[in-house]
Amino acid sequence: MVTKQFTSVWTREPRSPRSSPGLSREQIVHAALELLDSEGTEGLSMRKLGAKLDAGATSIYWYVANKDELMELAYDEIWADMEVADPDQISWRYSAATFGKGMRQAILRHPWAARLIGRLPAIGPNALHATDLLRKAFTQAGFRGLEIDYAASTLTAYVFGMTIPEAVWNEYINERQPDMDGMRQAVVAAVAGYPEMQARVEEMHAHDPQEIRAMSFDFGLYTVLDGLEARLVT
Amino acid sequence: MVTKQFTSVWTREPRSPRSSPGLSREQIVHAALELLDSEGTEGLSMRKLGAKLDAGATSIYWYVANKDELMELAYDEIWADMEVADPDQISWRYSAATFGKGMRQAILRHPWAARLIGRLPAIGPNALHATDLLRKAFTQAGFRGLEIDYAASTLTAYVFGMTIPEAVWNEYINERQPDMDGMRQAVVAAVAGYPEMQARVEEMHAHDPQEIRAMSFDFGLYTVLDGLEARLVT
DNA sequence: ACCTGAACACCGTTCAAGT
DNA sequence: ACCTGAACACCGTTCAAGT
Repeated sequence: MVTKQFTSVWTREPRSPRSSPGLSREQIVHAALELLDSEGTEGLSMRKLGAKLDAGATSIYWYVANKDELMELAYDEIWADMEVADPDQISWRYSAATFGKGMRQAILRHPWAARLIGRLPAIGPNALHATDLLRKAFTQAGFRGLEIDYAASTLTAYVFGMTIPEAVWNEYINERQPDMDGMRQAVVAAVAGYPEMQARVEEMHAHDPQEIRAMSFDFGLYTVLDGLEARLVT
Repeated sequence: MVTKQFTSVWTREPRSPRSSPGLSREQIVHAALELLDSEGTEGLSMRKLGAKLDAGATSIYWYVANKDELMELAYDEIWADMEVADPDQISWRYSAATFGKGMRQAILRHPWAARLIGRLPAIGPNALHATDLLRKAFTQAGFRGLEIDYAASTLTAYVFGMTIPEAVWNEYINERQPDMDGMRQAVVAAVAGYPEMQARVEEMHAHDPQEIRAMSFDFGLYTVLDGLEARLVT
C-alpha cells in the first residue's frame, strides 16, 4: 500500500512571479483555453499547445507538472466567466436561481469543461469564490451547519447532471455535424418497444430542442428550490 | 457543412446470430466489463482486451465499429445491474426514491461508467427498461405529457450530478492511493480565505466521509421528491 | 466469414543536453 | 533559470493479406 505524497496545482507555488523572458503560466492557460473553446476537448494536446505558443511541447512542463494540472487551471477559469448575484441584495431564492442559471450558461459556453466536472475537489480560486456566494445565499435562507453544504450540493448536483449531457451533446453536434433526421429516426426506432415513450419522443421532436431543454431546466430548477424551501419550514 | 450519416450500435444489426467459431459480441463486452471493473477506465485498451480474449487487438473491429461503440455496449450493462421497484405495487414516491438510490449504487459499483454518463442518448435496452419504469412512477404520480420527462430528468440529473463526482473520487483513491492527510491539509489551506467554509470542511473531516456522502445524497433526494410533489398540487 | 500483423498517425511524459 | 529534441511507451484505427 504505497501512499503517494499528495500535491495540487493550487497548493504548489507557481514558478516565480515572472521576471521577463519566455512563457508564463497565465499565457499557457490562456492559450489552452483558446484551443479548448475553439476546437473542443480533442483540440488540446501538449504538442498543439506548444506550437500555438511558438515553443517546444515540452517547455510547458516547466510551468505545470502534467496535463491534468493544466486542465485544472483551465477549468477554474470557467467559474470566473459566471455571473453571480450578491445574496445580500436579494432573496436567497432569486440568488440561488441566478446561480444555477449562470452555472448552466458558463458550462454551455465552454462545453469541454463538462468532461472535467467531478474530478478532484474544485478548489481553484474562482470556483471557491462562486461557491462561497451560494453558501451565503443558503445561510441567509436559514440553513445551518452541514445543511448549508447539503443544500449547495443538491443545487449544484442538479445543475451539473442536467447541463453536462447538454454540453456534451452540443459539442458532439458541432464536431461531427451528424445527420439529424437519421438520428431522430434511430431514437424513435430504439424506443419502439415503449409506446408511451415513443409518443413523448415525437412530441419533443415537434418542438425546438433548445426551447425544450431550457424549459426542462427551469422545471427542475424550481423543483429543487421548492424542495429546499420545504426543508426550511419543517 | 458535411452531415455524416448517423449510425448507432443500437440500430445496426450485430454480426449474425453467432454460429460457432471464434468471438462474439457478448463475449467481447463481457471481457471489457471485467477489465473496466477491475482496473478502471484506463485498464481498457483494444490491445489489452484483445490479449484477454486470446485474439489480435484488431479482431474486435469485426464485431464493433470502434471503441466508442464498445463503451456504449458496456455502459448499457450498468443499468441491468440496478434494482428497480415496480411502481404498480407501491407509492410513486417510494419507487422514485428506490430508483434514485439504485442508480447511485449501480454507478458506485462501476465507477468507470461515471465518465460515460451524458454522451449520446442512453437508448440501450437496459437503460430504456429502467427509465420506462421511472416514467411509470411519475405517470402514476399524476404528471402528464412532457412533464413526465421533465420530472424524470430532474431526478436523474440530481442523481448523476451527485454520484459522478463520488464515483470518480472513489476511482481516484483506489488507483493512486494518495496521502489522505496531506490532501485534507491542502483543502483546508486552499479554503483559508473563507473562514465559514473552513469551519465546515473541518466539521466534515471529523466524520466518516462515506456517511457524510450518504446523508448528503439522501438530503438532496428527498429535497427533489418534495419539490416534485409541490409541482403536483399546484 | 473471420482473424491477423504491420503500419500510420497520433498521444503524454522523461531526460540529458543546451543556453 | 528556462527551453529543446530525441526517445519511450503507449494509444485507436486502417488495410492488405491470410485462412
